[in-house]
Amino acid sequence: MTAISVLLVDDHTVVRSGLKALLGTQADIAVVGEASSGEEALEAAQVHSPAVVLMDLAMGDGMDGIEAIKQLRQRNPKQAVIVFTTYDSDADIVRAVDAGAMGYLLKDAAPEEIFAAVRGAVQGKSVMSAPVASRLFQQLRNPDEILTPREAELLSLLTQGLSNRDLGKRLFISEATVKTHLAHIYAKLGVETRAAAIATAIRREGMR
Amino acid sequence: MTAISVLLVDDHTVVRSGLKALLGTQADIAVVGEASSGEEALEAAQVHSPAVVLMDLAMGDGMDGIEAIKQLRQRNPKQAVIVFTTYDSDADIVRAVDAGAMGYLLKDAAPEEIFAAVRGAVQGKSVMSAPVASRLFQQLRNPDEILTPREAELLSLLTQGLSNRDLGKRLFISEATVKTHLAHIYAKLGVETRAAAIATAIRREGMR
DNA sequence: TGGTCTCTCCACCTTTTGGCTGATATGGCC
DNA sequence: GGCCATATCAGCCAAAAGGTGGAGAGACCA
Repeated sequence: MTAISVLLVDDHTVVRSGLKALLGTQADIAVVGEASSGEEALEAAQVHSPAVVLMDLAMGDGMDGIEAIKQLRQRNPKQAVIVFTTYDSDADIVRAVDAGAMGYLLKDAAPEEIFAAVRGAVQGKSVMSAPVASRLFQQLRNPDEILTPREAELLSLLTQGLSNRDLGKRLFISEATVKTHLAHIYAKLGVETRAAAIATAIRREGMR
Repeated sequence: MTAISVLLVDDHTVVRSGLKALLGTQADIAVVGEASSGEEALEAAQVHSPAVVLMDLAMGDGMDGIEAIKQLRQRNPKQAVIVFTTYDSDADIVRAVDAGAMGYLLKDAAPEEIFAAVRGAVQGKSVMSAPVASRLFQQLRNPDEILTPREAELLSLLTQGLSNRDLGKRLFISEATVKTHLAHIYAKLGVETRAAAIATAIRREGMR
């Protein structure tokens, strides 16, 4: 049996090193490459053709994790991408799943959880950390509060402090559309102002 | 020469594993113990008497990093504590230094930086990541950016998502005064809108 | 005593945001 | 084909926020 080939993508050397050490203890898993940015990840995926990509969502400058997932999935749909990140932000989860992620692990996951996720991913199984799963579950019960991918994207930018005009420019849509999305977001979050939305989003969603 | 004994404190198994792997490559550094919480850290420090403690500030439930640093320093002032965390929040830096931390590293630090910090710490040298240092330096040079008590109070309420009217009611001042304070706050934070001020405040000051 | 800081307040004006009622296009689903 | 969710856009109006340029009172300090 061939070992499952894994590509690690994280801008923290320490985390890559830790994953390599942990995964190295498993005979059926082999780390074949590392990358510290979205761009590097795409290159490394070309070179190594890993079966599984373990990727952090937050990566300093340049391409973010979501975009990297999209492009990876586009180039090679057979490759399974597992998100491995610090926060269980609602928005990130939705966007990551939308982009094609097979699993969603938090960095405080136990080693066994990580192994299980990697093994599951190659079999098409979706594995996620308990807090992430319960969050999704809770959302399923309150469908009215689920943000669409686009809304989540907008909310994420909103928490950067952008104005409606800037949001429009950034997303290539008109200011009118921005306002429409915002109105929907406010309703779903149960707030009335942009300030409250930002406060709620950052505290509740773990956005930073 | 005896190797420098190090205790790792982080609630993420992956990070501990990574640090152990990286530090293990250095002949003069030896990891003598691990802990995943503040409480465990105190126990482990008693047992192993490490020369250096590498500690994350954010640790799930229970005692937080700052409190753990204080107690460690109190019990054994010779022990050097280096903060190893993800965020360079102004508030955290000040509090950590205040609690007696010898160094402040970010998790995206290069391995060499980590080694240097550990070696420096036992010699009484204080080492911090470049972004952290520049932040502290900037604050020292620009006392103009320090908020007055009243402004800080207002900013704190602002991050709750209140409107100007609500802020006025809450603080028993007119809306005009609220606007004056806000203008000053924006200038000091270097932002132009309330949205950006909220985002900056929550992220930078650790207000949550 | 004079200067500086802080906190308070006002008026006027522009820009931004939010609330409302629409509309069109697309794609998935039954 | 019809239904629904999503994403896009418009116009109008009221409310909120922001910019400018003041000003007075009290505290503190040199």
